[in-house]
Amino acid sequence: MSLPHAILTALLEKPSSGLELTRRFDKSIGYFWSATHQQIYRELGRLEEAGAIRALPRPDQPTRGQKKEYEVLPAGRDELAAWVGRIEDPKPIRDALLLRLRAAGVVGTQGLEAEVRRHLELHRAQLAEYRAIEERDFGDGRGSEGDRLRHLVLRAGIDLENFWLGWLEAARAELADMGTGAGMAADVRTGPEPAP
Amino acid sequence: MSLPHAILTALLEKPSSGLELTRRFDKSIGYFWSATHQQIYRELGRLEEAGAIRALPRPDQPTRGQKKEYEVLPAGRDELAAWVGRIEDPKPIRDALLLRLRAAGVVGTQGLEAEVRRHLELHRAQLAEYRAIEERDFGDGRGSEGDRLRHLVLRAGIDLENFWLGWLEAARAELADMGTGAGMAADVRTGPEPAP
DNA sequence: GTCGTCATGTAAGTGGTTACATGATTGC
DNA sequence: GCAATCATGTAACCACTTACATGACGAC
Repeated sequence: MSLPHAILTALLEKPSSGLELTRRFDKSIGYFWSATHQQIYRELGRLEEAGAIRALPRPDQPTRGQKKEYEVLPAGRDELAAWVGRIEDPKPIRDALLLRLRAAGVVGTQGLEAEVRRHLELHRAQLAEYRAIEERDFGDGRGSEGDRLRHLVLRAGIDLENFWLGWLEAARAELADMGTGAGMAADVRTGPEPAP
Repeated sequence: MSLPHAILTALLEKPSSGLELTRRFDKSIGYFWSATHQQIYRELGRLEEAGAIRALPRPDQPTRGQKKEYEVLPAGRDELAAWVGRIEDPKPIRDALLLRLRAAGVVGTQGLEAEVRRHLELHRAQLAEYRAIEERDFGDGRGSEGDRLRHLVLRAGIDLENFWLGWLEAARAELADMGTGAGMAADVRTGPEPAP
């Protein structure tokens, strides 16, 4: 139940049309809550239905192909403010790469080291992107309260990428060590054991 | 498309029935890929259909209420081994708490500090649980290749919890600072600005 | 016999993803 | 005119969640 709140936040920061929202979700907010334009249009419809937002009045009547700007109504702002302090447990981790490491413990590490190296590169790039944003938007001293909170969120992204870089590097080293070491063959067989 | 692979991994580690799998998913594998029993039964059906696993033959015919053990077939093992090295990009972060921080930058931080403290406690507890498992399962020197990989995965869990503890502590401090400082009221209004 | 527990399953709803459809506007 | 682009939308599908149904079995 977070997408509507993400949209409300984005619309409060700046009233926008669906496509503009989609583009803004490709950066900033989308870095930690991504959404496609289909999701966004669907959700905009629901929010309007619920009276949380409204389309800015426009002289023309056709709907398709015509730009439609939305703004947040008081009810939407209240709902968002209430959500900020609501009790909601963190979701457990859900990461396919960790699962693959675990699977590799049973069926062998074939191809995993290359994939780990690839992820290392991707995370390095993401970290660089975050750092560039930090430089650009928060380079000088602290700004408004909103700025400080947004910076805090960006720091989470940066720290997370740093965590991944550290861990992936350790994983890479361990996999490399296994590749050259002994005792691997026993884990890599794919069929039933042949008679000795 | 990771749940079937999680199940294959679990079944290779030890052939089990649906409920046993569900219980095992509440620990170990479930720590980074959780699943309910409904998901697991459905997926077991699909995997059997696809010829990746089979139910161990049993003398009786009724299906409902009767325990049914599954084991992995060569096709399933091959698929899992191929998946381990497959190219698959990491999913971007999706975290509601970060979103709430961002929203707080627009509608005010009411109730957020308490929620951050609550999350701190939850992550502390999770970290303690991971550390206990590490002590119990990997306390002495390195074991088999599988053990080393499983330990690596557990380390990711531990490091992640440590990241959260550090970041949440910083967030808590920042929020506390805002609560006592000046310049907050301007961000907390919920209606249109009153005339001065 | 019925109550609690183990065990497997069905059904409905929600959120996210992928593919495609269609209208408006601008440049040429 | 027509191609490219902007913009909004529909449809189908899949994964996950929540609630409920039902059969088997042992304790009492």
